[in-house]
Amino acid sequence: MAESGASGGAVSISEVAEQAGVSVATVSRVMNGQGVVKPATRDKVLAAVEALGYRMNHLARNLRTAESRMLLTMVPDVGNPFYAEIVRGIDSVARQQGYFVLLCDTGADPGRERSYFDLLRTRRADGAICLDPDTVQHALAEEMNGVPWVACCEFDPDVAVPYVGIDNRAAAADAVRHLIAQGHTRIALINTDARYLYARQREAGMRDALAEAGLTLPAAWHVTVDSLDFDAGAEAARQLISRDEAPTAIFAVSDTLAIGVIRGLREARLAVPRDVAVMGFDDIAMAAQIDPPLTTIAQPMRELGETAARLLLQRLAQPQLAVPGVLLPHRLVKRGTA
Amino acid sequence: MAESGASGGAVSISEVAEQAGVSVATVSRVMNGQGVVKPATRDKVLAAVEALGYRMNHLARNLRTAESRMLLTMVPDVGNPFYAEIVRGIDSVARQQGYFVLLCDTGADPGRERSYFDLLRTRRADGAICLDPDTVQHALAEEMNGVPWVACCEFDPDVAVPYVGIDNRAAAADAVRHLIAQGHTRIALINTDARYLYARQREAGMRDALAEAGLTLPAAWHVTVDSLDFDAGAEAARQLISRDEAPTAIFAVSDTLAIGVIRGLREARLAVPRDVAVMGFDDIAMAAQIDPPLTTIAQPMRELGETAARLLLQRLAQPQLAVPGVLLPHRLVKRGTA
DNA sequence: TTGAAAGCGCTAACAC
DNA sequence: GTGTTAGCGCTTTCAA
Repeated sequence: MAESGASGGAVSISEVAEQAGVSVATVSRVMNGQGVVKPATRDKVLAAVEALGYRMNHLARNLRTAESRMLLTMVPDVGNPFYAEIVRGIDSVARQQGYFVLLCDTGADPGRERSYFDLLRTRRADGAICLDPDTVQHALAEEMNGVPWVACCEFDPDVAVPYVGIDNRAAAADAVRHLIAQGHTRIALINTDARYLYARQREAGMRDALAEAGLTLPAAWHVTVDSLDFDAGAEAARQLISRDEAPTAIFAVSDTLAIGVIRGLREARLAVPRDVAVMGFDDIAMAAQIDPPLTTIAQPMRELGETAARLLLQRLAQPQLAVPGVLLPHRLVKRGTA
Repeated sequence: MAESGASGGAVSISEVAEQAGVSVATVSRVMNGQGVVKPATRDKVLAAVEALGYRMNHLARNLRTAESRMLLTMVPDVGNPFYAEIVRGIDSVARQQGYFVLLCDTGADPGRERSYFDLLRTRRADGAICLDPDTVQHALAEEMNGVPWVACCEFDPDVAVPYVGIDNRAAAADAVRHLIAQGHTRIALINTDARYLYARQREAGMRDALAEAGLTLPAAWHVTVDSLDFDAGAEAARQLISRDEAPTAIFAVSDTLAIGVIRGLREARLAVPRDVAVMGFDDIAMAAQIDPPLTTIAQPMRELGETAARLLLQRLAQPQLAVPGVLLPHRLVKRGTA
């Protein structure tokens, strides 16, 4: 129904007003449920809206109200299941509050990130949630000051921006303690890019746990990869097992890496966890599917996203209010690999 | 560096004009590189822009030009790696053409889809790419007629909308022929929701291949699941192996399902492919990581996305031009499970 | 080559 | 309760 006015182009508010025999102000009032309108008038307007198939032009409304009802979400990699789950969390609270989310893949590239951030200054988005490395956040923080944004997972404590994340250092320490409790003393680390806060923090946590047990992390057991994909993990595993003295356990800072590690090990005819134990981080859905299922640290991804969105919405509502940083709990999930 | 005007709020074009001692029209011209402006004037304007830190308000521009430079992408599930890869393809060509993509998770729910589609009619997006079930596309096609959109993966040949996809029927037939070539005669199907075109087509393809070999698909070997997640696959596998006469091979219409199947089989102490062979569909990155690696049909996900975006852009550029449907090639990837 | 002015479709004072 | 009107920040004729 209601497709009559579709001939020319979009129906505007004034056409509705004319059809209903009222002013545009009245139409606006009923469309927004604001102000008082006599029921009879309201019905006339609604009838006209229906008859013409009127849809409000939000571009115009937003120009007037100076808001776009769009929330920008910048992630380093939309294909990574870890981020995908966070995005879902963000989306659910945003939509519930009448916002749409504009999802952008930055590839952790400051240039791309800057161009997306520009959406805020050009009024196409009201606020942003940034999941990019804290180092790139830091670089942009100064010029982005004044625009409403929050940090998720990655955050720079020195930048006065609301954030939500987990205690990566404590979580990594828990992970490594678990390995140690299984009797391992030769534990390797596969880490990413030190541009990421989590990478630095998880390494620190690992060293904490190692130190408690009087252990160390020799350079030979410390490999750094520049991507989180499966192949990077497999390649790192190959390197590790070719060392003179090979580790008996590997802690990978992400599940995707850990899953690649397991494949690499398998291709080298090494059994997990018998020959080498593997510990991941994140607890993506896939972790429970592989054989043996991956032992890992679970992050509350959904809540991370929900909280980030709430923080941002709160900041938009009360820009001057100081919003606290929040740390959510992690959890060790013991499965078959360690 | 250009952060002076940041005090109050955004700098507007008229402030730039004043600062440069020219009219707003001139500022507009230099901002858009249109019309001829004397180099000296242009420099004055640019200097003012720089000094004030001016960023154009796209909301206003878009209201004027009646375009938003946003492309809506509706997917049934952003968390599914298959869609994630397609989205990347879309994003890459969109960004290259100066468009942003608004990614929306519909959950294959017509209501949600309708509300997103509304972004088009309210001018917050210029066009849409829809990956939802062809049946929900069909339901909406009538009321969405007139708005520019294209279909990706799922499409209804009866709806005159440009589309890109693969030949699901031929691909599924290839998959099943492979199983038959391995000597299997008791082949089960795990399918989704018949709302999806691909589900119906893949089943038809399977029946084609079966018929060629004088085989059939008994009801007992045909299970339908209502989600594509791992657990659904595992549960379906459990059902299948509890049949009086259990199948020796399983064709799952998606890799995620197939991976769940393998886990289900493993939990039941059945070896893959020795006890039962498994064939997936899609070739998501994860397929190569599991043990044994998944044999599957590869879809050109990236190209699917890129093509969809190009089709849409083309349609936006020339609305009246008839855009053809395009079918991309698939490929059988033989690995360890069949 | 540049400027003045008329809107794009809507909201929000302010009148009546 | 409802209407009039002045913009929101920009683009785009049309004149000069």
